[in-house]
Amino acid sequence: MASPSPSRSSRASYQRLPRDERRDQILGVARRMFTELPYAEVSTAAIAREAGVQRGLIHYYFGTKRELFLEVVRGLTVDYSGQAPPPDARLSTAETVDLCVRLFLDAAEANADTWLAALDAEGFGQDPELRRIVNKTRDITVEHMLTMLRVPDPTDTLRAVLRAYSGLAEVATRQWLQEKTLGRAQVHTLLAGSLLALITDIAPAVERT
Amino acid sequence: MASPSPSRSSRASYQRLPRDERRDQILGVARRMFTELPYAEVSTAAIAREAGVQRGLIHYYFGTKRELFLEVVRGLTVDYSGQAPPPDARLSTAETVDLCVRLFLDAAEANADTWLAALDAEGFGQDPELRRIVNKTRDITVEHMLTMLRVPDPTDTLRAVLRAYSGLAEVATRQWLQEKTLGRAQVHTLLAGSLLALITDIAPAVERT
DNA sequence: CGCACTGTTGGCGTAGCGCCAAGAACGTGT
DNA sequence: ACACGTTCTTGGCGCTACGCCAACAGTGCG
Repeated sequence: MASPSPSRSSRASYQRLPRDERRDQILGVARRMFTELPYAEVSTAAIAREAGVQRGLIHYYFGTKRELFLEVVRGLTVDYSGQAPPPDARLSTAETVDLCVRLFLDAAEANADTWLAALDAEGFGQDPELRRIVNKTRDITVEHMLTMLRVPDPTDTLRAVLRAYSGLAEVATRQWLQEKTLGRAQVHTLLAGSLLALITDIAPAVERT
Repeated sequence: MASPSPSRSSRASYQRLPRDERRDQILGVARRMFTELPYAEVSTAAIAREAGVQRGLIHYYFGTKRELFLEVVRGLTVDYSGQAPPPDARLSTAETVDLCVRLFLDAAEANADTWLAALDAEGFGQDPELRRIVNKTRDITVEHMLTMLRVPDPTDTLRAVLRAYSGLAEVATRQWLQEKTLGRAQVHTLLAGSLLALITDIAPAVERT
């Protein structure tokens, strides 16, 4: 929209940017569009138009539309697993669970749009690469929980149980942020209660099975 | 693959079928292909080829490729919510929960492919129609559970909690059928224990929140 | 036996993506 | 200052796939 601003003499026919800068710019536009519309309804032409570049440039940076999309998803799924609070040995299990849930909900609330978009990207057909990304993210969350809860020697079974729990957490969060059928406090009660029951009672029972 | 079998005199250039028959045939082929490959990698041409018809016929019956896909998803998501066993007043809550989980797992195991495909179809971008279908299916499952458990007057909050539970069930089932990190008995313990805890303790607590 | 009805074909128009060669801005050495 | 090589950017070609539609063919009815 802005004029080319040719502060120098010759009027440049296009503006040349350093590699990372242009890349990030395109990625930002793509991110916004992919979180607003379904994959098929976002054309590379539209992305290029909004970014003010030619379509071919997208291929130059990302190869294919799908790879661009995957890059966007990768960006979406790393945000809310970054800051790990230090585990506190003085807290009881119930208190730790409560803290864990609060942090989780804080993160979800802070960037609700991104959160929901990331969940929606999940299950895009049978795409193995996409599944890998989502699983990896879920595993990071699980490890995160294990650390906070100071579980001595987590078994693979416990990890699987917690992965299932993350499924509960995702749908519950959606009930809150999207469907509005639950309030934040209610989701908190639900998630904290479930997690506590899982860790203290159910997971041990599953281990014994 | 079979020869046109022109039992009558004139060799027919194509075989004409009654509306529903042809429709179901195409739907069957589409169903198989969509459960094997991601949406974008299934072309209408491929579906038509495998069904032994011209591509245009698909449009005649279903309008667009997306509508065909949605029709397939609708078909996938009604199967395992059909047969509702009669609620038995003599069973305790724990026993009923156990039965409920067993039936669920039976259904999932019986058609594992279909089940997983249905879950994968979920979250296909932001498609509102697809989201509606999935939500509706989930709601049917929830009502199903409510009936079996003979809950007197289910509140919307309880429904939301059970919807979240279905998220847990989905991921847990996938841990069993797909990732193989849990056995059937373990998933059973997990789902039964969680559902019981949710109904007896957690859901009431959420109601009070 | 002709006639309307509808399942079915085959092809046209178009949109979108992958790719590539030429061109333009920029840094560098001379 | 000027040529040169590098890297970013453009513009367009080719192909695939989808939506659409007019014509055709099989089928039942009067």
